[in-house]
Amino acid sequence: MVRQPLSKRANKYLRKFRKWPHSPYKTPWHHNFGQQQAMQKLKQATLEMGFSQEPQTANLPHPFLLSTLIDSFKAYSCDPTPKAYYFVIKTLTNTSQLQDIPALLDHLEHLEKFETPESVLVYLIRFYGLSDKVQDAVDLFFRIPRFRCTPTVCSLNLVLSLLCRKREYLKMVPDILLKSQHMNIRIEESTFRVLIKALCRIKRVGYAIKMLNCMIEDGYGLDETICSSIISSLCEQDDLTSGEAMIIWRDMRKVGFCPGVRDYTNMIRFLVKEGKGMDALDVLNQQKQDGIKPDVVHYTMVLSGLVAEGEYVKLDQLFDEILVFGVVPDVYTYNVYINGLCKQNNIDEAFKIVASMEELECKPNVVTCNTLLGALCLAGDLRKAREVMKEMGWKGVGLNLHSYRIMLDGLVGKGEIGEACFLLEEMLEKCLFPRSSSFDNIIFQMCQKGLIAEAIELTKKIVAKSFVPGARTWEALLLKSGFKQGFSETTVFGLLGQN
DNA sequence: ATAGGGTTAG
Repeated sequence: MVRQPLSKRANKYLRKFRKWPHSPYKTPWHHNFGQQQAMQKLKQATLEMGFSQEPQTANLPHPFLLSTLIDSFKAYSCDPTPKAYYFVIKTLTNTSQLQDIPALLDHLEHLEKFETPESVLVYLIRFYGLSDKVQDAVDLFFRIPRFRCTPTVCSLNLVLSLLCRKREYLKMVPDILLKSQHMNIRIEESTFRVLIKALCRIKRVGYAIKMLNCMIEDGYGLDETICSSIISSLCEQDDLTSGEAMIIWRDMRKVGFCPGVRDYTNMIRFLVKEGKGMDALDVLNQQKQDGIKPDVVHYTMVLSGLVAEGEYVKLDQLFDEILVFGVVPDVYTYNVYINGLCKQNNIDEAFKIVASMEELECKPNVVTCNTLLGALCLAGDLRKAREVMKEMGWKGVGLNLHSYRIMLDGLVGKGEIGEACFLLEEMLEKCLFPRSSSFDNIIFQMCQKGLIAEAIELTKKIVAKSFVPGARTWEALLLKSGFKQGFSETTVFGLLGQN
């Protein structure tokens, strides 16, 4: 590992690299010296008492650190510094000695004279908020002025962001905003940013958008990161429809939002997921106009959206465009396109694409094969489907659950019960279960053919694997076995008993 | 600078 030179890593607030020396005129040097000595004493005493700065190491009860603080400073006859309080507060929080904090705060409030730095209180507010003591955090926020400290937007933003972490606290936000006005805290753009991002995080996009509009009305400049947050959460929620999302997208662009790649990706993904392939295509075209070159992923998503909408002409155009623009399609892209061809029942063309994939050294995968298998089974071409399955074997494309289910349904659909049972055995060995409707279908067909004993055997086997057959299985078994005396009670109810 | 983002299945 290459280390950076110390000077580059250095924090300029560390004494060694401090830009400005402590101002000598405020405190006489000896007073300052005394305070430093007292601080040393405090730190030393803290260590000796077994406090450690490492969190969660102290579990013994400790003497009250506040007295140590006071004693240390008394010994050098000087006043405790804010720094000393900060040190004690940090020690207490790091060692989970929270019970001592209220007394310390009371002392700080009533017996000290100095202006408490906001950062000290901010530290404690954040600590409370993050350790699920939100009410304590809020109380401390309101109490800030009593520590002779003028709260700024920093504290406000912190409290707001803490409240926004959980829905249950969200209702406190308006009250805090109102009261903060009485505390003379000026709301800033950053406050809006905190609130909007928090709303986005908890997927209240509607409110986030309203707030964005307020910001715009109040004359704040458009913040791109806020827009991006809104777009991103817009795309994750399901309260707003894709139509509403499109309107919001358009309005944002109207007021000058320039989406980035991420925004385009999110938007396209959302539209495709909502079945709006043509809208996704629109957005893709905007992206090109904005000079952001779509990559394979963008194209692949839009292609799949077009397949879903059955827009095959657009599909072909876009697939051609990919090649023209020099974007290299990958398995995902080909799979989507092949799926499109299969949906059009153009299986021959699909196989041609597979062949060209192999020429281009883009190896077909399970998804490719499953797509072909599905199309072949649907077309009733079991011969070819079997071939594809065999090929998967030698090409090292492992069959997955879906491959088996597709093939099983293909066989059952064609009434190939013997072969279906054979495949089912193979599945059960691998602990891959059929869809229950497929199993029901097999049993139903077996019963139709009078293979009742076999049907019961198979049901037993699958029930033993704690698979629950559907109603149709039981119905088929009961109806058929009812013809043979005693079968229904002894066998079928026996099966039921196993579960 | 890099990874991850995207595909099939009634």
